[in-house]
Amino acid sequence: MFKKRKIDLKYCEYDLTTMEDTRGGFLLPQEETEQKNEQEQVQLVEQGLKCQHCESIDIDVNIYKYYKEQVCLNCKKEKPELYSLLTKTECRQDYLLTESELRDQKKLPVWIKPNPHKSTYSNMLLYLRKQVEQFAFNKYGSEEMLDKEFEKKEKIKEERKVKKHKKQMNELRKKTRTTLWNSRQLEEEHKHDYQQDGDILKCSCGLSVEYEEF
Amino acid sequence: MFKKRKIDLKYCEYDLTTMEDTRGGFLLPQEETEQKNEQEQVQLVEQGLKCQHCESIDIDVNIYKYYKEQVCLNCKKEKPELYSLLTKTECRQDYLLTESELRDQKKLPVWIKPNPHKSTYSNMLLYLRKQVEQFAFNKYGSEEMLDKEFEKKEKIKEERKVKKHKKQMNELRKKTRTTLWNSRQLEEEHKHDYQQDGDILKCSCGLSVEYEEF
DNA sequence: GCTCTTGAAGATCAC
DNA sequence: GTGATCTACAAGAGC
Ligand SMILES: [Zn+2]
Ligand SMILES: [Zn+2]
Repeated sequence: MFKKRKIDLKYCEYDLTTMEDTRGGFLLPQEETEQKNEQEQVQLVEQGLKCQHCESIDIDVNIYKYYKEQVCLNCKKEKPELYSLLTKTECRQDYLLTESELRDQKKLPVWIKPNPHKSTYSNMLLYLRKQVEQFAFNKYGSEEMLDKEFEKKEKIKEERKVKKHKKQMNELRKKTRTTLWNSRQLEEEHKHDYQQDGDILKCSCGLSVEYEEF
Repeated sequence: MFKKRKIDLKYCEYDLTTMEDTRGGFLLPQEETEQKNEQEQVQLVEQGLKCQHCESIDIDVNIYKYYKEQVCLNCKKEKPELYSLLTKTECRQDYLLTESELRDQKKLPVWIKPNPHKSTYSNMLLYLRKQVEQFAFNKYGSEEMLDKEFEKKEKIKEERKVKKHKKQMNELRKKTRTTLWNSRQLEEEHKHDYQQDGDILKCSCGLSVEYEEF
């Protein structure tokens, strides 16, 4: 019915560590990054870090660097339900997290990247599904509770649309009615039925005038 | 469970027409009003207005004057589910009408009276239950739909309370945790893990500093 | 009892 | 994809 929390690998970065390239000399910015990643990879191996699922030492540099999760490249690919990345907007929409929860890096680590749509747009904020789910399930009590909330919000959203439509229809009808009413005013004069409200006199026709004490 | 749309005669004005008094001369403000009402009552009789329920000519002056409903004093008392008056606040709470709907006198006639709680407070706005119900039932589709909406809002209100409580508990826990964390900082220095976001460098500890290009 | 202020939440749109 | 802006709505304090 609706695309809810679908696992999507759009923003899982290309696996840089499989690329073959070790030449020195001048490097383009991206190549610099690759080299840096490679260095960090070596460091992680030297630290003796192992994947929490399969004990491989082929730790994913970025997942460890930004989210402090030890997982190998293989397990990362095998378990997108844990290690795929979500944009901030997706976190809001799919996991019903708020702006302030997402803003606080102490609650949820974030990987800040240039916006892929246009480089001049605001940076893209990426979160790790595993951490987002843990946070959201805890916030709503359980996955089932989150699902309930989600469906409820969908309903509300739909109702709002219907309501808005209905209101617009009424506005329109009112306008035509008002036009008719105005033309009738030309024939029979309207008698104002003022009521005092503070310093204002109000008529049911909508007119209100200031009240002067004598 | 909750006091919903209970019929309440708090603001049904005292029945002025049964009071015996016809003396002339100087009148106190309230007595003036009574006399005026009496004159208007006579006028209504002369116009040949009759109660829409029992054909009596003993029309309630104020109900006719402010709400344009022809009803006798007796029927008014007999049918509080139609002719009792509601304050604006009650209309909002019991019939889920909005500020803007209630403000517009063309939608719902209103009788403006001094505030009974304190004369310096804002005027009290009284609406006729019959008209309010018609408007609200129409707005929500039916009385049953309105009831549904009402219960839904009650639930939401309750949930908000729970949520607020839970949040406050979390805030408290966080504070104690932060205090512990801060004391640990005295022992082992925190290494900032800055990420660039626009012209700002942000660390996951919350610190952010401006970025200077070199 | 009413209104004003404040705040969280949804929808839109330019970047 | 994001953040700023606008809107409607709810809760609280003061009048
Ligand atoms: Zn592994
Ligand atoms: Zn009658």
